[in-house]
Amino acid sequence: MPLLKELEFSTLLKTLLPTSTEEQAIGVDVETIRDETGARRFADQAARQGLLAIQCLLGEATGINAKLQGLALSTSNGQTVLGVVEGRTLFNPLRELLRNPTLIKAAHDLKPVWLAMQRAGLELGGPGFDTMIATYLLNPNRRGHTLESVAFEVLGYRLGAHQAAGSAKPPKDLFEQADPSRFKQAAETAAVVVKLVPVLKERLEEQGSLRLFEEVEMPLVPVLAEIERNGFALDVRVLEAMSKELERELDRMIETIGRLAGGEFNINSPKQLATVLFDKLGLKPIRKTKTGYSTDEDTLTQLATQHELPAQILNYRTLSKLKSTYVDALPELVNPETGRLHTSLNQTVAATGRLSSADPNLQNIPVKGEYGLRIREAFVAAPGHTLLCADYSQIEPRILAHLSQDERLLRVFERGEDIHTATAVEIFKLSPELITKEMRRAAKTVVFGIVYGISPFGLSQNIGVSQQEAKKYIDAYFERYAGVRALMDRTIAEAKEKGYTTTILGRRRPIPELQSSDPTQRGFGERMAVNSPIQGSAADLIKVAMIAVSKRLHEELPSTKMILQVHDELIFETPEKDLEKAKQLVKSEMEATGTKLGLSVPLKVDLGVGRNWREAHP
DNA sequence: GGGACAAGT
DNA sequence: ATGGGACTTGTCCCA
Repeated sequence: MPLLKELEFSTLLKTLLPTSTEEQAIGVDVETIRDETGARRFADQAARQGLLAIQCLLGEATGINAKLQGLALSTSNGQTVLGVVEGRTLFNPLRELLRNPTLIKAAHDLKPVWLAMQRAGLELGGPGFDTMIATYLLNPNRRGHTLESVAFEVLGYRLGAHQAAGSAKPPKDLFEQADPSRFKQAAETAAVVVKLVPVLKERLEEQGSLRLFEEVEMPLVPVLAEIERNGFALDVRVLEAMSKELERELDRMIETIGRLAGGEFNINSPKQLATVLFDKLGLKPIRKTKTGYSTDEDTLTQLATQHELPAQILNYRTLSKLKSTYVDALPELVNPETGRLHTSLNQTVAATGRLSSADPNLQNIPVKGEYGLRIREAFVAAPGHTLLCADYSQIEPRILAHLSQDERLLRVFERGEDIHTATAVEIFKLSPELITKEMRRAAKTVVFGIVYGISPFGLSQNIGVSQQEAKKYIDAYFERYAGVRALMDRTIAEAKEKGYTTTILGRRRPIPELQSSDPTQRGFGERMAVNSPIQGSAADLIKVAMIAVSKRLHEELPSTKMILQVHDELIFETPEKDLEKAKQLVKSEMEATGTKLGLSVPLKVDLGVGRNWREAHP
């Protein structure tokens, strides 16, 4: 059991580990506050500690619907207290304590705490310390950041061992059928969080991520909570009409496909499809997957030259995907209380530092094709409002220019030239007038490839040229943008030496694959090493912008709401009368973020306005 | 629960 | 002989 990695934790562990063999909660006094006097006594001592850990007792509902039933509070001198929330009131001393702007508020996953408290009419003040986000910054590669795993790994403390039983579902009302184990759990959780904070803070400081944590990730938490709570209005009628239309269309296609295949089969089953294509029709397999022959888009596109069926399958797949994932699924997720879609924006999932969106994922709403665009038409502004979309133009190539300091690339952005045309000029060595659409498209793919960690194979697959041809493009690119090659080499070398990459704000990503003896794994590691600082710095940037924009909107245009982030794009819902001001504010604040962070290139933000997301998309 | 596939940036 | 430009989430199939 790797309990004591470092000696300095030994004293801490002694106080934490159960002294007897009997499983029990952390050695803290748990006291339930049931009156104002008790609340006052706790609040007075807590206010002097500087740190308050909070664990909420919530009802069955989650996210923006979560109802606060009780609070477990723990301070650095070891006291843990259960504050009782009766309906919408909490004892005044505790209320003040939570509002106290000098007291750090800690929790493992603060966003739901913030949401539940706000919903309960409680104000949460002071700086935040989210231990989940702290461990994410310490290692964004790990797949889960549960308090159980963190408590064990950092403190050697076994959380929850004693509570496995009897901790089933939360009751509808905490005090009708009070489950003592829930109180205990919450108190224990808060106590563990208190112990974690100084250790994690020290580690963040050590690795140079403390400012990123305190000045970006923590201030972002309430911004994300607000986005989640704001939600996105959905015109369900648009999707319901589409669903019927798609159903007819898909039925037709099933018939056609059945005829072409010489019998009905489950088109959604890649296995059955492979049997039809390769056994029944005798088409030539292109490549294999782990389990059989591949039937992915690339394969079917190639097969389409030999038979009519693959093209039909491709069409069927597109429509079927849109119907099941969006058209039929989204209306089900409209919140009955608000009539809107409320995503969860996750801050501790993506290894690069990006946010992710789930339940529903609003970061992969279709944007291509007739039906795709019609789905976007269902995302609308509330009556009297319009949508405002603000999109960073070419953020990743700009960051590439900044990180590489390649003079030619810097110049492209300083002069406000079109990056892809400029790239085409360089790799094809032609003057701008002679650059065709095809050449620009190829150049665009090369730039993407560079950002993702290029290989001739990948590029050739992507633009449909030979590997030799692709290699020529890459060589030409690196010849003309020598600073970019130098950056790639430097980044990979540094990542190999240090074991991790960093972004402009000191966000780290360990890349253990670089130490692998397997060349494929190493290649994978090298591409990650190239991509992570770019994708991660872009994530840093938009996070800072979100905080700045949110602050100014609160001060100047409180009716304009941020309702979504999609990696390089922010979406707002604004009253029509505020539109011009909102446009100005958003654009200038987003562009100013580049200057604020010392970027060597200007940032450009494109704006789009409309009644729905299709119209508003720049 | 994992694999294949497909939607976005 | 063949396969790898990055990062996600959701749906469906199938063991």
